[in-house]
Amino acid sequence: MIKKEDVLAKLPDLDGALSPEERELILSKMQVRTYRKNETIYQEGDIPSHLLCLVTGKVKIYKEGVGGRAQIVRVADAVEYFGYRAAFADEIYVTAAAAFETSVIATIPIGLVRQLAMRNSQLAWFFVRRLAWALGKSDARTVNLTQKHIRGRLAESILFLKESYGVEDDGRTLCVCPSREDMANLSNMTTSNAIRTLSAFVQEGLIALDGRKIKILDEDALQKISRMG
Amino acid sequence: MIKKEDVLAKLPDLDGALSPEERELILSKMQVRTYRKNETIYQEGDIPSHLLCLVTGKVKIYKEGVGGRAQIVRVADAVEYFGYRAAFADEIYVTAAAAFETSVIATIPIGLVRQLAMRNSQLAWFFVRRLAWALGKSDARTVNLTQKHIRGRLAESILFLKESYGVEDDGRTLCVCPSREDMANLSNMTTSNAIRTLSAFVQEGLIALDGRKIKILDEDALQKISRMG
DNA sequence: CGTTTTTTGTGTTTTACAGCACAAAGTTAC
DNA sequence: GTAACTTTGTGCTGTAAAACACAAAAAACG
Repeated sequence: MIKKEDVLAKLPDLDGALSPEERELILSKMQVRTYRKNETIYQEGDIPSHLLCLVTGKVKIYKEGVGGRAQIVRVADAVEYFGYRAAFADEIYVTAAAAFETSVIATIPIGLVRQLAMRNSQLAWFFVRRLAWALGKSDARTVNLTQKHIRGRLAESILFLKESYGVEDDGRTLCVCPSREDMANLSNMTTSNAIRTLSAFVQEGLIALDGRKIKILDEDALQKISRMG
Repeated sequence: MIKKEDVLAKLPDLDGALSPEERELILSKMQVRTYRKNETIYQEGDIPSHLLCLVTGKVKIYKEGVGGRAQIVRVADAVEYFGYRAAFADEIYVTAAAAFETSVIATIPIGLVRQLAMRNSQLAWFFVRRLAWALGKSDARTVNLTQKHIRGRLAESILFLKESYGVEDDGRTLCVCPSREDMANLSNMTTSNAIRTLSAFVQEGLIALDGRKIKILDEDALQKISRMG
């Protein structure tokens, strides 16, 4: 059983924005839940009710597009807040979220967060910074996904996963093990093409594959392919 | 000559966040400049130094992609703040901005804005809401541009321009007159294909063209094409 | 344990769209 | 007014990547 106190200890301190009383208040309202691999956390159209904090695990945020094809627009790594964008914009969720792997998530009523942020400018500024950062990434992603060719997009996704989730002790194997379909949904291509292009990268000695494990062998070359499109 | 006082009167009041003293301070530091049609306002790589407020005119925010092809990621209409994302994320600009048409822009040193926002939670919250809204739009845009077919993307751009800039008194003619290249850069396609597909829409009675003026004749059909991809 | 379902992998076909070439119309410059 | 340049418009060709089809391997399940 996960204790809420243990979770709170792990929470990023929101730039030290919270007073002891505010921390106490949040703790009293916080709930914790575990999601299994591939379990949905929220769906497009849901009404956002909580600020979510990924305590352990990995999460993908995606959008269903034309013909049921999903596009992963963002990912979250522990320990990180997510799921607040829609609430702050007074919208329903326009994305969905699911667990890449077993994940523990703490939830805080979004109304409480909004209340605190309206009075605590440091807290509000924490979200300004995070949103501004995410918007820049999203803009870059739009152009990368639309203008690069298939090899460039896949190379970019591999580097994106390295940047987002890091690598194991060997310094080259990605910490995350996405299915081929996940790779396709990251890279805006069909699963067949993700498989094919991954194979091509193996042939060319850029990466090594062991099931879903991806080991980066020639990062410079991947960077180059990603840049060239 | 444009008087600063006249401009300040027009500024959106940032959700009424500013005290009289804060308004006064901003006024004293504010500068006003006019940009001609297609003039660059800031470029990718520039260091953001000011919060920009579009007082009159229309602005496109875009990103140069592979092979010099530009993608318009956002637009601004009067009266609206823009150009703050990079500064708030502590980044250099990753986009560029240019005037669609002659535009008057007020500038406020971004350091001052940040200073005020760090203390004034209402001001910070104003930016939280705007950034959250923009991020949702950007995510939606990513999927629309990547997954829809060429007709769907162009239909969407036409509707996007209507939503962003509105229509003239006839209720159907777009207020903005983008070049064919602009239409292509909005819709992620080549200029040739933008021209071709616009012609097709005219043939099908969906729109009417008069030079760069676009009149929407069958909005429902455009919506349908946009949705279907 | 064998059966069913999902995921991975590969070959083939089809097509949407970029890329090019070039003409006409419109705009700017001198 | 005419020359130079830009924007718009159209046809043709090539190709990147989707769509489809199916086999093999792996995982889930009763």
